[in-house]
Amino acid sequence: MSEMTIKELARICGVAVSTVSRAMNDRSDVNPQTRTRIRAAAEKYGYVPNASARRLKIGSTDTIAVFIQGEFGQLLIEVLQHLEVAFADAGYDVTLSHVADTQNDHAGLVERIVREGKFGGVVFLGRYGSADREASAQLSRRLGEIDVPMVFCTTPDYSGSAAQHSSISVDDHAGARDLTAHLISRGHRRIAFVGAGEEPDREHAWALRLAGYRAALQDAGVPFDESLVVASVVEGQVYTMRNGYESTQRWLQSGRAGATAFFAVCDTAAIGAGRALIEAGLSVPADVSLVGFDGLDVADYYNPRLTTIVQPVSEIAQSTARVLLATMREPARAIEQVWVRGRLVEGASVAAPPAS
Amino acid sequence: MSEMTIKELARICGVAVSTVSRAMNDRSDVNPQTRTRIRAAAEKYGYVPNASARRLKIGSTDTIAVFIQGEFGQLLIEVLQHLEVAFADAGYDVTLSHVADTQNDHAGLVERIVREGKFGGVVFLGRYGSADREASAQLSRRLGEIDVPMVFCTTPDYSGSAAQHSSISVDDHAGARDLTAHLISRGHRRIAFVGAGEEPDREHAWALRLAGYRAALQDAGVPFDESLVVASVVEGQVYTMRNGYESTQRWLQSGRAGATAFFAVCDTAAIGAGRALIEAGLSVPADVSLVGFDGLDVADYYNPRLTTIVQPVSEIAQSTARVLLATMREPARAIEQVWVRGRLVEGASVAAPPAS
DNA sequence: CTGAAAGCGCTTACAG
DNA sequence: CTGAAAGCGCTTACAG
Repeated sequence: MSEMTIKELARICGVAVSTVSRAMNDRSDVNPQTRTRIRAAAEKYGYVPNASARRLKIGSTDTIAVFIQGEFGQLLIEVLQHLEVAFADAGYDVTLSHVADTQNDHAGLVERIVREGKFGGVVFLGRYGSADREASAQLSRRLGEIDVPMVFCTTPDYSGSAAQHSSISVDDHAGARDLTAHLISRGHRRIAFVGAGEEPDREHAWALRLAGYRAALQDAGVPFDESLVVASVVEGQVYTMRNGYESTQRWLQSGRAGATAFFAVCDTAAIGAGRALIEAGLSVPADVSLVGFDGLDVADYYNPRLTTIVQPVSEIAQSTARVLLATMREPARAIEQVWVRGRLVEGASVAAPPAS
Repeated sequence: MSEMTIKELARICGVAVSTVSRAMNDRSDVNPQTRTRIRAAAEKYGYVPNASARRLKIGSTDTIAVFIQGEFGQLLIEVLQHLEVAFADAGYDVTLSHVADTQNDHAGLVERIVREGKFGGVVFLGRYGSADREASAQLSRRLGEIDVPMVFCTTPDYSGSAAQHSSISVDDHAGARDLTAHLISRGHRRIAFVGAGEEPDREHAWALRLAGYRAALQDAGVPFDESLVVASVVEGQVYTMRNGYESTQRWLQSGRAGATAFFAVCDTAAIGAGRALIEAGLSVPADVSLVGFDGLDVADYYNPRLTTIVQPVSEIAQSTARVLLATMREPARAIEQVWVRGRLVEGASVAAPPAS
């Protein structure tokens, strides 16, 4: 079944191609009857306008591109689903590109797709850029030169002091501070932080959460102990169960014990850490407390239920859509950095430290 | 920064547009020096060929479209990531469209995108179609009329007796049979199956797994007991923790006890079921055994480690790429139904039934 | 309200 | 190896 063109449909309907075009695009300047007749014929013969030709003429499209780079977990999926709804409500399609971190020159690839694509707007979801801070900032600047509205979602703009783009994130710092304060209020003083990355990159979620943890310690007058920071051992996969597990395991094996609570960088890492604790013969929360971050389903169904910070994914997605759509309407619009406050939800994974 | 066109670049380089086109497309019939010079200029001025114009001329593309409809969990993400690698190796980009089940006329939407898209090939990942069996079969037939190679991945073709498309799945039936046989070998006779859907649709994963479960019972001479089938209570979300939890909870509350083991339709449902069991005061595996299906990370890190069937996601993705690429080369190629055998992995969630 | 015509930015025979 | 020209299928002023 070969594809039908506007020309053939025009001939069938006995009208000009311009009339078909108008009918298909719901222009007001078509006779309603003509419009109905043409659309019926389109339906009958399975005519679908060629999107490439349309795009070539129009120059831009009703499509929002969402880029996810590297790690791609449940949290991003949930945000993505809310983004789809929010943009659909505004009449936009959403297309997703996942670019593997391992892909050669992934930064160049992203840039190429954005330039080629003629998208109405672009969302960068999750982290982007490379581990190299300067390279990331450079990518951000290069993206800024492309004439397409874009926002960063669940990640701040890494371009440094002079932000190039709007961004919407959970308030990692405040959430981590709340969570740590919660542990302190239960009597904990020796709290390990699981999943610190290695790059000196202040804007990563783990770094912001680590900073919030330190702020809470300071608030309470608890001295910060470097030896309680559990470094990530699985490269490029900070936010995974495997990293939570292997990092905690290595830390425990190196004899650095003495923590009464573990704050993992995210829920999945917490579950991994939980396995390492169990294998070390420790019971949660009787022997040690454990908290995560993100508020995924898995935190709620894990045994024991995980105390965590729930990210307001729907709100994050809606803000993202709002800011991007506003930027599309008004490209000169000011950059906006939105930080959405997460909500502490208590599970059953925190208890007072054992009397010992 | 306005976008540069082939015409401008040609003028800058002092050559014809056709020469630029040849240089950018790596044709053999260009002077290597000219080619180098043009590509350097393209790099310098940030020239990127307009994908829409290119597509309009070429008629098809180096892009594979992956469609995910409805539920979109960790398993599909893993398969997706492997698909991206497999297609990238063959020189194809991958673009993902997620179509919500709730979206109005999602079947029509999919059809429209496929027709419009001029994709090199299409992968349907996860289930597709609607709960209505006949509607699904009809969609499959309509898709078959579109002149684009397509395959179904992790789902069979629903079009009924005369399959229209190739498909690659784990062998749900065999896996469920193995898993059930495993439980029987540990002494279980009263095994509940958690997560049966409501549609009379034999090809759904849950239905195939339920059939495998029944086959194993029959193999062992254990009578099938309808009251041990735990129906899904969360509509349209069979494979979620929430459905595993609520379905099991409702089943337990309705007084239908007596099961010594629970076979959940997938790992996430198993974790949900696990919470319902815990809340009912039952301990896994001391009081009841619990198994899942899929082999997600979460099964491995759950407490207790979940016995499950691990889907060979890499193999499934590679077969999918192989079959689709072959179909693209040879459109008249025969339909192929591939069933990949999963691997039973023992965790710590199965024990002999309590002596009682 | 409708039609004839130009042109979006490419690729590809065709001619040299 | 290179260039001039046609044309992919649309949309949109422009003229009626």
